[in-house]
Amino acid sequence: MPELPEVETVRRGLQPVFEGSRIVAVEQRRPDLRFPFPPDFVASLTGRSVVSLGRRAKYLTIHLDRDPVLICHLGMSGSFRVLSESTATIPGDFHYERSKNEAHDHVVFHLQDAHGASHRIVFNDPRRFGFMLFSTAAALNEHPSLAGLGVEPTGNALGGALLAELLRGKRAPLKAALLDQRLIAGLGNIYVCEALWRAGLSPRREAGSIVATTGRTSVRCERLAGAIRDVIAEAIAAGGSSLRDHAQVDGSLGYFQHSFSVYDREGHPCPKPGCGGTIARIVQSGRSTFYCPSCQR
DNA sequence: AAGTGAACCTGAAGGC
DNA sequence: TGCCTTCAGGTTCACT
Repeated sequence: MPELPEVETVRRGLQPVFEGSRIVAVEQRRPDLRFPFPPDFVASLTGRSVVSLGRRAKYLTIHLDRDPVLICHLGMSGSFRVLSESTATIPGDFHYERSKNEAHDHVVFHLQDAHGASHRIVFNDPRRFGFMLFSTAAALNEHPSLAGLGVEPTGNALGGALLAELLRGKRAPLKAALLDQRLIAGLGNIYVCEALWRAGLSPRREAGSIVATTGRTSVRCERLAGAIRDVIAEAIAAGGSSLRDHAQVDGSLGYFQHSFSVYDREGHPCPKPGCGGTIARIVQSGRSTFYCPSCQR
């Protein structure tokens, strides 16, 4: 499910509930997800207070009043939802979103906030590609999951010059290079397809071919860097994309999926004014790519 | 060494 | 209805 905008949406949804709350209990309902839980998972979290929630690429980081830091990844189908006692009709009865299969509720955090109100945060993940691991605060950036991640596509860090540097000499298809988390961290299948369409660049093109050979910054790199920043910022503002099931933590849906130009739109007309092309689906490194063969060169 | 494909796992959707 | 195949927002590992 989740690329950077969805994970950021989750972070913003969980933040007001987690921050300043104490973890009074943790239910860990199975020994593993994609990886085994840390052996001291429950004991290390119980009784701790949550100081802040962070995000790096598609990883959520939960910072406590002392080590460890909890690193969470949602995989393809992971989601969090918040159940607050205050929204229940009966005290002690937590409002429960029953549309999801409870068999895949793998972790439940029981929280008490600064006002004494109780909350539960439930992690659900049918495919179990997600995971939760520990790090220390001091070595967080050297944790195997986070070390080696590339630049965030948010803010102004990613510009044409940096993108050119990252892609120079790369023989892989442009699509594959943009999915490489060591170069740009947080893009996934949807937003790569959308950014390439916005930039008018073919996903099949050799990545290094958009880098100017002379010293001048490539106009294609500038255009692509801008398209990436724009699509990510717009998607975050829209609360992410909700496909099959992905929801915000209160169960509501993001709405960026309504803004897709190419993703999952095979056979539809290209939305670029005057283009007249038809969106095609091809497979690159085992994954669907959607693009317009007419205006993406 | 960079690049490609399979593996991990479950559920939804479509064809017959 | 059921059975089969294909596909899904990601990462990692094994291979060329």
